Amino acid sequence: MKEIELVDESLPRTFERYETKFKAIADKKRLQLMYLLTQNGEICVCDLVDMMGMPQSKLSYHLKILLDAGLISRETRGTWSYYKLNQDEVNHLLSAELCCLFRPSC
Amino acid sequence: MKEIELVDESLPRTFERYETKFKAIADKKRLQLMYLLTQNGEICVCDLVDMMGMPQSKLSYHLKILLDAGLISRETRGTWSYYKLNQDEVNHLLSAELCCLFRPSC
DNA sequence: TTTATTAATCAAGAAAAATTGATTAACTTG
DNA sequence: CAAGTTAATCAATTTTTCTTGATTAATAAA
Repeated sequence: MKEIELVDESLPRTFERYETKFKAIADKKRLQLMYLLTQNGEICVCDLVDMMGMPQSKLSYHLKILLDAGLISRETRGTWSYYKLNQDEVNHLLSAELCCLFRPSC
Repeated sequence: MKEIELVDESLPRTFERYETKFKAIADKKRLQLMYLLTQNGEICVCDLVDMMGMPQSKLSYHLKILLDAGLISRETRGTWSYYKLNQDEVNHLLSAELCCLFRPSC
């Protein structure tokens, strides 16, 4: 027999899911990264190192956090890794006003 | 390799401002707090202690983070402190879908 | 006044997240 | 094949955030 899932039981899970996503964007460097991906479309790590002015290992660390939260996605071609913003995910998370900051057309 | 992309001079400030706000909501306990304030309107700290099941000093710490980020507001009456959600701020920050989670009518 | 209550703040320690340089693995080129 | 490039991962340290119990200030009640 399947129990009806109570609201109280699912909410903590919902909060945990959003905690991860908000933690990912709760950093000015990562917000800047997302902005660069918005403005430039797909960017490879080698270019992001120069654009962000940070060491490669540090950049990889921050990209991983955004990637794990589902806010960006990666595509590897040869030895290069290209990252791009996950627009849908951003739209589901942020206000229209804020989404605009992460949308090339605005 | 592309040229180094310069970031607009006002953007870093924008990112810092949002960093504070997102850090505030990037915690499941604080999300739960916001949810309780949504559902119950104004709540005093003494009641929140029981509702959240956490020690008073810990609760005050988390309330302060939300307060400093402008996501909630406080009104003191006598020895009691009453907190409520800052609906406008939430609306400017989160998606309609997420705002709904923090709106009693949804 | 004295005592009790409420809630903010403090200080110390614990836990989590960020930074750094080095290493590794995968792929490309000579 | 060897040498060079790209980017992820690792390990050690630093920094930040969280937790805890105690203290404090303000108000209320006896």
